Amino acid sequence: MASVGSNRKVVSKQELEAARARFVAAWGQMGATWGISRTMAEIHALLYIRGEPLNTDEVMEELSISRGNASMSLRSLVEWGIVSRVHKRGDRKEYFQAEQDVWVLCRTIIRERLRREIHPMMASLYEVRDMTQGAGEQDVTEHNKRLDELLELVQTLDRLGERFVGSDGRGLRLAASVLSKVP
Amino acid sequence: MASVGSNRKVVSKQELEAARARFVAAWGQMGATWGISRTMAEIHALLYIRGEPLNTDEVMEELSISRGNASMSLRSLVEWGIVSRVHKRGDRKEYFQAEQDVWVLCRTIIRERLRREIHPMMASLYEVRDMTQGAGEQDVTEHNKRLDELLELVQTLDRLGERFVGSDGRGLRLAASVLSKVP
DNA sequence: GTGTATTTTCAAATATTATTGAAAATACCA
DNA sequence: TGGTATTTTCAATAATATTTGAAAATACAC
Repeated sequence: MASVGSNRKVVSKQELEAARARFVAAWGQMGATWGISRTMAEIHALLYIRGEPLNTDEVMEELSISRGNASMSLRSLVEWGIVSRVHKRGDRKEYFQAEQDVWVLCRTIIRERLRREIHPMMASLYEVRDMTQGAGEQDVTEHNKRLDELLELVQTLDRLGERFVGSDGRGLRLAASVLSKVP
Repeated sequence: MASVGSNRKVVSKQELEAARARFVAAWGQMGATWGISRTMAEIHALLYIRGEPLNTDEVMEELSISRGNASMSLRSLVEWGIVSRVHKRGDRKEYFQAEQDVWVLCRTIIRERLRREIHPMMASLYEVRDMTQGAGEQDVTEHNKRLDELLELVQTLDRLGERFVGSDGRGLRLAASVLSKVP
């Protein structure tokens, strides 16, 4: 048999760069269709795939974006909790690194979307329901039924999300167990 | 005890209208933060909460939107599979009605998002992975590891979605069973 | 404190997306 | 077939979201 280690593919710096760029583009595209700005998703992708902390200038350079844009987008990512600031001793610049555990990333995103979007929407739906609750007219009764069914769906999804997000790594085990049953 | 049926709240036509309008606004708002246009979500909300088929003119009137906008948005909703065209005999106008089963609605949305957004993105990620696979350099190996972990996450979510969407009403039972365990 | 590096802010510019409205196309009837 | 109702299309417009760039603010060293 030939030696095992010798026929490994060689990937040049340029090729690695190209792969990174394609990944950044794909992830940015995806973010754009899910309600976050393309740039934010691209910055996140860049920080994730590079693995190491980058400073604002490096992000600006890599993605050809302005300082203001980089600053605001990085702040947003930090507020979402999926990027954190890190300091390097001997360097006055601020560095940013992306969460490297993809399950933590996923849980964080779900937790934030529940908190920012789902819960306020549920509050609105409850308010709407209160506007007509208890009335006996035929059309109002049917209206209420439709609202209640939607609310029940949203509640279930919310509880699923909370369950998934729930502390420790149970979210992962949960998903795995769900997938293992009757495959 | 007082009679049970007599103290029902009375809800006027105006109040029902107001509740509908608030629902439409809330649902439209929600859609906007999840990557579908506000108008599309509002039309869907209107059709859902009204429960009965409406024609283009009624939709235009209720939401104060142009004929072109109504036409295109309704077409999109039909393409998504959450609104269907219905014909009323003796009426040349075309009517539209929203899916009334919220679980069918939910499954349809998930199915479409998997098909339109997640699967193409997964294809891109596989392509990116192929660009550097098998290389032995330290930085490339780490890059590949990050990509693979992300791919594994996306695959799991995809399988969860497919499972949820899977024919018959198992999605519902699945969610309920997940929630019933260790509450 | 001063001076310099770095970050943040935000009004203005740009790019993107959504909407209109009217012409063209289509559907239907007699 | 012609005539009318209805729907669709799409270039032009409007509305929205994003991005820039430079001034202001902040942080830090000395």
